[in-house]
Amino acid sequence: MAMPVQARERLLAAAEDLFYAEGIRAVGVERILSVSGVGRASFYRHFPGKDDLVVAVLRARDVRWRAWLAERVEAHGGGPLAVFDALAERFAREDFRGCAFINTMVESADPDSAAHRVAAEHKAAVADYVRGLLAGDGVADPDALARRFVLLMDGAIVTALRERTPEAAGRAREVAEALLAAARR
Amino acid sequence: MAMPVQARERLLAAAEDLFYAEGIRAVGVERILSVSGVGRASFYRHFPGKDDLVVAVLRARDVRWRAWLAERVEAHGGGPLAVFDALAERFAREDFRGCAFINTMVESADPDSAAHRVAAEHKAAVADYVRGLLAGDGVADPDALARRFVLLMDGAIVTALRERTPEAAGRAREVAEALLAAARR
DNA sequence: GCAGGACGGTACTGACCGGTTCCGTTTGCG
DNA sequence: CGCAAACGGAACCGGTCAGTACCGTCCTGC
Repeated sequence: MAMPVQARERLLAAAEDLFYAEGIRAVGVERILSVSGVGRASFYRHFPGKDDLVVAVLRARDVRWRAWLAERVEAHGGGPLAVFDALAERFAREDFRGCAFINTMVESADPDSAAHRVAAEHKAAVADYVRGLLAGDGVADPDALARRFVLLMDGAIVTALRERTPEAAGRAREVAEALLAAARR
Repeated sequence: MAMPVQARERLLAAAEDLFYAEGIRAVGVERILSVSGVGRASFYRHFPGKDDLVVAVLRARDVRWRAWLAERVEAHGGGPLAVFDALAERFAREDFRGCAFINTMVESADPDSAAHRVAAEHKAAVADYVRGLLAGDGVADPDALARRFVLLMDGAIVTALRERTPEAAGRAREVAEALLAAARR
């Protein structure tokens, strides 16, 4: 009974969950197949190899994650500081295990690997989005401030992963508030 | 010809380099043996298994890293902000590949694993050290400020790994300067 | 109703993993 | 000198890895 839903979509969904929860290298193709219910041959019909699946997963996650961020920022008032409120929501989730893209850069040591590059692009896109928020807020140098905001976001993510509590988001937000107030003065 | 230097020391040195450069999971026991020149049997005479070697490597690195930090902070004037000058030195090194302990927490997904716990303890020890620097500087709430400093340090490390430039250290230092000035006011 | 494409299941390959065992040699110490 | 501990090297184990090949089946469109 071949299922109506495309095997490709199930592969991406299962792989994303497993990669995030346990790490890319820790998850074998076998696991992805059994969780997704996709046959081995079908997998290699859709993807040349595991590496390509990894890239596809990251690209999809990048798009979805940024859409989620924009939606949550809007729900929290739309200001630049709302990114930290959105992060706090993420940190509180039971399955939170850091940033999938940071994790990917750590795991794929080679900075020239495709996975590493996709992860770097994601962070650049997030920085772009934050810069837009700051520019809309009328700060003097939105570019420089955005870089500091992203540094605070990454610091909060790593800290939350270590402390296993959403508190780090508030800590980063307070620092960002001070930066924002100083930039507006 | 059994070498005079203990096999254990060579194993720790080789494993530390390889783990940091390529990741713990990516490095097999075979590689560690060939690089260190230690025989397979000798390895298992010194360590029950690879996991125990990992823990021993992390413990040794923790001690050495914090000693290095204290030394560099002293060389940079001994103030709390000097931690970011020390980080800048690290980031500029060609073999820089982030924080070994953050990387370990990312790689060993299970937060109850021994490696994960050692990594968390390292960060706590660093926070303690920073707190001491801040207390010596006479700030009002050294504990809260130390937590923010460590968040900035971790953010800078991740950012430096991504951007492949030491610039993030200066960025974090500027933010820390503002926090310190506000705390002293 | 029939053909073709997408599919799941299984068996297999060669490479590598962590770990065990045995053996011959070297070294330091009494 | 002689012995015991520490050592390096190599063969080997079961398990898992990514990737390939083949087969029978289901669903769709004609």
